[in-house]
Amino acid sequence: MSTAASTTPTERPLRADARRNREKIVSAARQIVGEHGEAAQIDDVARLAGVGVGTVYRHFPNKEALMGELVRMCVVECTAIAEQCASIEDPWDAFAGMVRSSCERMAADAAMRRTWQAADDAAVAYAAPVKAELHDAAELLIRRAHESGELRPDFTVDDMGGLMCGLGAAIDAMPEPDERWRRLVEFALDGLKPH
Amino acid sequence: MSTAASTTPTERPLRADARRNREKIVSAARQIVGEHGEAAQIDDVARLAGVGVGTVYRHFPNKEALMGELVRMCVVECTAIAEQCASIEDPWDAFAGMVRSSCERMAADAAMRRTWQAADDAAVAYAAPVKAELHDAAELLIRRAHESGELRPDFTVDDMGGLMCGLGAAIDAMPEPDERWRRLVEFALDGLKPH
Amino acid sequence: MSTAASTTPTERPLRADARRNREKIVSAARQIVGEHGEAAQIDDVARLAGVGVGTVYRHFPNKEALMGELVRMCVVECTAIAEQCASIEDPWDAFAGMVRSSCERMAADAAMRRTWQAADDAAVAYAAPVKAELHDAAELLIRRAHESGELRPDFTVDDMGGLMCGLGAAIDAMPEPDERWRRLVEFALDGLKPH
Amino acid sequence: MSTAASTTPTERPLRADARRNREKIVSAARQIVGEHGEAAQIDDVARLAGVGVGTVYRHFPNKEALMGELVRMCVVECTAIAEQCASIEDPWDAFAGMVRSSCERMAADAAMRRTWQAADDAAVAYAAPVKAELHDAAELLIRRAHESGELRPDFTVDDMGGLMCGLGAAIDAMPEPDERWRRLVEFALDGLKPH
DNA sequence: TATGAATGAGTTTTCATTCAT
DNA sequence: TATGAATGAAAACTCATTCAT
Repeated sequence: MSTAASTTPTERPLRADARRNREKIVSAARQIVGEHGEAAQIDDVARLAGVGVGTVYRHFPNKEALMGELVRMCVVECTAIAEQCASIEDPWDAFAGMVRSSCERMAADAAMRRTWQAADDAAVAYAAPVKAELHDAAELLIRRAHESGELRPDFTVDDMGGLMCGLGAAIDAMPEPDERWRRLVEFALDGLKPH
Repeated sequence: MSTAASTTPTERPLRADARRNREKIVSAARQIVGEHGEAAQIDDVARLAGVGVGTVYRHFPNKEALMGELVRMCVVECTAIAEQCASIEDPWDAFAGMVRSSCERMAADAAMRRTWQAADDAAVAYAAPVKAELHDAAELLIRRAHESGELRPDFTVDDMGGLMCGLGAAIDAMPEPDERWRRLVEFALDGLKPH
Repeated sequence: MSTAASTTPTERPLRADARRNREKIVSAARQIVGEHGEAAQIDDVARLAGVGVGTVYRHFPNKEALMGELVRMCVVECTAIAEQCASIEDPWDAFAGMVRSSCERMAADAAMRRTWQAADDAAVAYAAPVKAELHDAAELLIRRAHESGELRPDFTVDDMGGLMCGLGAAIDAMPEPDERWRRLVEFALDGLKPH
Repeated sequence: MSTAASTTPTERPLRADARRNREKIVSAARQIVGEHGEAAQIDDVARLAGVGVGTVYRHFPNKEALMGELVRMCVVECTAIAEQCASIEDPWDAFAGMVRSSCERMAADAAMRRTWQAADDAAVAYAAPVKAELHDAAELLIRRAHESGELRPDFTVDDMGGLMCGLGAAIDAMPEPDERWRRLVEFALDGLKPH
């Protein structure tokens, strides 16, 4: 149980107010990206965060870096979901739980769905380190589900990206009510069982 | 019952060279959108089409209208696919054929996947009329598949948009080889069978 | 006596109005740089030229390119001066005439003095081709003056850049009246005679 | 008639650490201006000095004042050079020594050459008091050289600024090797002898 | 007091759209 | 009519200066 800050160990700790600002900026960016996708503007992020543009640029050297941080956070959240689901006893329930909870998050948070589209290669590269963790966490659940025979053996970790992107886009395209996208997720899960 | 121009009834027929220009523009736009998505620029479209920007604006009042035309063409192509598949005897094969062929098109043509993302509401609205036709064509296949008991009864035409968007995004996210996204499409189809 | 446009042979001829605008832009830039040196702003150039900023950027991809064009023009003007002086009979008078006329130009036109300071490496590189011509023209005059024994043999073409930069800076630093910098130029020329 | 602090009479003596900071800042500024000229940034100066920006602003009310201080130091150094040369017996050697040593300093220290360009009117005005001293020191050497008949009588103190600016710019423009600018300086000195 | 985070006016640059040729 | 030059509002980014810690 290390003391703290295991997420970004290389940076020296920011002053309390600076950290608060950084959080406000990221949070504002999530909202703006959720609303406007790629068309998100730094000025809007700054205004919503209640800081000057310069402050945004003090924390992130350019737009890409800010987008990259959003991608990183999405990946981190997904990883957390996967790790939580690892504690579920039944292997299939654990795997399905990861998929369902991730979709739940994407449905609740437009930024979670749209960040991927808004992010270009540089932004994605920025998140590469944490992606490895997500990969491992997902792989664990997938292996267990494979071993219990409840997940088709020809579905691999490398298919997870496509699956989640697809579900995200589907959710984004589904008009209300919730009930509809939930149904689609279940169809997808059914398709991942053997046979 | 005039035969001609049922798709765009308000326009009088264009002169041959004007039609050729229009086609060059649309074709160029597909390529540019396929490459750059939302970031596609009118100047690039004009250059690739070999015409001046002014000519683009002669055919389309603004960028949205051009994007809308791309959306319309995608919808028209999907409709054509659905109508071709209507001639397939087996109800499930007909439905699955529509899904598979559409995915094939999306895999082969980046514009087909990305147009939806690049298009805003106005562009989508522009394609509303032809969407009705696609809706009908798809509904027919879905009804037949329902009646033959090979498609889950709780999958409806209204789910088709989400399904295809999802598959498009998944294909876009899947790195090579082709074999991978094809597998994912089969998983999805499996999930649409009863049980 | 070739038809025209011998200065920029690679570019296809611009439309008459476009060329006029280009000239207005360059001319405005000279004035602005003459007044503000490195602090010159594109907006000011556009305003003075009576065109929109976009027009400036249509003719020059960025600020450096515009500065580079100014450098190029300065070099071209100097070359013209050198070539005119080549027709002067007396070798020393020809060389001294080049120096005097160039200084006259620098005194009359602040842009001529300040462009060099405002230009960074990229801008200077842009003018490299025409520099070669200036080098040759100056070399000719210097050789003749060497041969006639009126120019110290240890002054070479490679010293010309330093000499003219120095004289430009001196002129820039000399307060009125003209008579003063003229005297300094004569001192410098005296220093270039043997002994 | 207090002896101390005749250079900056209005300031009360700084605490030792404050003076050290001030010196670190000025020294850093010289280096940064030497490298970047007008484009020098306060943040870079602060970083190089190892202090916060706020500390820079505690010592200098704004950028101009800092630049002014650099100008002042240049002038002070030149004055010191002139005063040292006053002890040289031969009048011409004294005058030429001042020019040569000043050029040596400019060649060795980019800040010494570039400060003038980077400084605007306000910065120059800041150094006005010490300029008077330099004027006097130079005038003395010039008068002696005039009287001995070794310096052209039409070269006056008021030409010194132009001369040194010119030589500084020339040195700045001369590529290696040293030998080259030294030669140019000798040419200039030759030009200042009678006839 | 020293620090460096925050500020925001001011720059450069882009690009959909208009309009003279 | 087709062209592509011109437009300028809008976006990204900078940096001297202020101010909370």
